[in-house]
Amino acid sequence: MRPNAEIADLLEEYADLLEAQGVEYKHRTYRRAAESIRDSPEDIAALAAEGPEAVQQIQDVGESISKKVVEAVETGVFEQLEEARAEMPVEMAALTGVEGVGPKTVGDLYHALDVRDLDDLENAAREGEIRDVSGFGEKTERNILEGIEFARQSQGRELLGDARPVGEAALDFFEAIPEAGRCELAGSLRRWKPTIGDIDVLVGSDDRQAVIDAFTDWEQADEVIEAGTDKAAVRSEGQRVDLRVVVPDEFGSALQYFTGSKQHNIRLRNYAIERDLKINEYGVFDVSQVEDPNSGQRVGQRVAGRTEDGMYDALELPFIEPEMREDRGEIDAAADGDLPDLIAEGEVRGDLHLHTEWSDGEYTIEQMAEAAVEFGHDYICVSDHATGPGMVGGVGLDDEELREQLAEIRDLESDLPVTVFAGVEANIAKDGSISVGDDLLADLDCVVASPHSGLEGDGTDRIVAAIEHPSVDIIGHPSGRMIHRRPGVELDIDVVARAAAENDTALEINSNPHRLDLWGSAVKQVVECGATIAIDTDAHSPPEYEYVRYGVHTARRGWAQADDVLNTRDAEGVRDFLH
DNA sequence: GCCGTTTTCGGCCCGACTGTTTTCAGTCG
Repeated sequence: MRPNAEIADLLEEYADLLEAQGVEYKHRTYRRAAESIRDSPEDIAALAAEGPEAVQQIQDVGESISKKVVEAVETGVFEQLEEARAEMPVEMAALTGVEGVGPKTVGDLYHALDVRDLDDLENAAREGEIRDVSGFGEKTERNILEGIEFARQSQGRELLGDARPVGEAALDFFEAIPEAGRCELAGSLRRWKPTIGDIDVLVGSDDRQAVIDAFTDWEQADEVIEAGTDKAAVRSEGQRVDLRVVVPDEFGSALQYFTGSKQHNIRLRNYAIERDLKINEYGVFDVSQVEDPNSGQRVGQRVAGRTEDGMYDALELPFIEPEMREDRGEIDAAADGDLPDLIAEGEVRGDLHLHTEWSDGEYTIEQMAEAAVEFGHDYICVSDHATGPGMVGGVGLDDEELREQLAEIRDLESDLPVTVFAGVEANIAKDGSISVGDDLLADLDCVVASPHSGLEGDGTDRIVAAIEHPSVDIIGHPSGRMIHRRPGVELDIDVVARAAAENDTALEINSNPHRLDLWGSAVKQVVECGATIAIDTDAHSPPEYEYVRYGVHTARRGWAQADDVLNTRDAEGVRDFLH
């Protein structure tokens, strides 16, 4: 975890404990300070090393909190937090992770029933003790029990690949409702973040009640969490789907607002204020003639709100694609007319990383080739695993078997419906060496090299060594991360990207939803260094070709244009690139 | 506890929703 996040977590825990003890106001300050530190580009450990005054540069951090931050950086905790923990020894993060349970509830249940952790909470609910606590009832007790179960199994965020299909099913459902006007996904799902907190759907309608009513009857809704006049939430396939219904006139502003990110919207709001405009979920308002722009949500002359395009237009900005709204300079780029023309779904013409039954795939070379044609690809690269570090259970092919496979591909070539490059996915050992003989590598059309084991610590030198190998064309899943399972090796992306640019080696965006490796911010650095990206699926079966869209949108999160991506070229263009 | 002034103390984002407490507190986004 980034040191900023660790410090922010401590301050938030302290804020929760203060609030649980009924302390007013102070906890809000700690929470604001925690957010500022979490979002600050400054390294909090470096600031702390300079002393409390340096830490106070950060918004909402004053004399008192800055001292606690310095102490926390040096010792891992601060005194007042330890005292608060001693006074109320509860597992705050775990308990507040349960839906509907906040700091006050934790405090109440600790005092009344000595609830300290999730097990205590579950027991108290099962024994029917919670309903007897003042302010609680049977309904709350039941909700807590259900919340515990969900918190335990889901650990928070869902994979993009799991959330997207549910979100799209919800979208299809709303589009078929006569009372529903425009429907869009919003939030991190619309920005295609690798993990999603909950699924946000926005609908514009003049008959909001009809849309809400239809939603709570949605056949894919397993449970209705809440339902009011403007919004509702259900659980579908274990995921929370949040619906918000707005009048058609405010659809564009609501869509802009609920798409986020929060940081993008904050920057956009300030950009508006500088121009005597006010932007919020209800529209863009000209407040140049208004004495107090903060006197209400809809004060001033409304100049936009019906469409999202119009929102940006009112600020004299071109439309900014949702994937770019992460406060990584997109508003400045838009103002300067420097927005990239992002790569689009459908521009990827082939897949350069996939597996067949020769290694751990389930289908033959012919079957994968035929499925590729059906999918719309012009070419594929058969890149079965080579034996070597990380390939257990005899999955990988040795050099002799790879020679056999190469011969078979050459043999089949003329009968196959697409261009098939003969390749391999070789392993990059801890010292950066490649697990396949150099002469064989030189004979293959396309060499993908990937890390599969020893995925700890800094991997920069290891990956750079592989990039510099004369036969390596693509670095597959460069970090080796698996989302929710392991972080992968640490990489200095700038160093890796510069080496890749110098050696004409492509860096992969592995489109598998469990990987998405590289990811948006890394892709942006790679593109800025002038290196080439390859968007591959690592498919082990035909349906996995579909993953490519997750790769394309990840590339868009990294501001990549079609020219930056190797496999937007035709087969001959790819062949020219390969070593 | 921090901020921003009204410059040394008053105010702190807010609207929607739920469940329970008949008038509101806690949670969430």
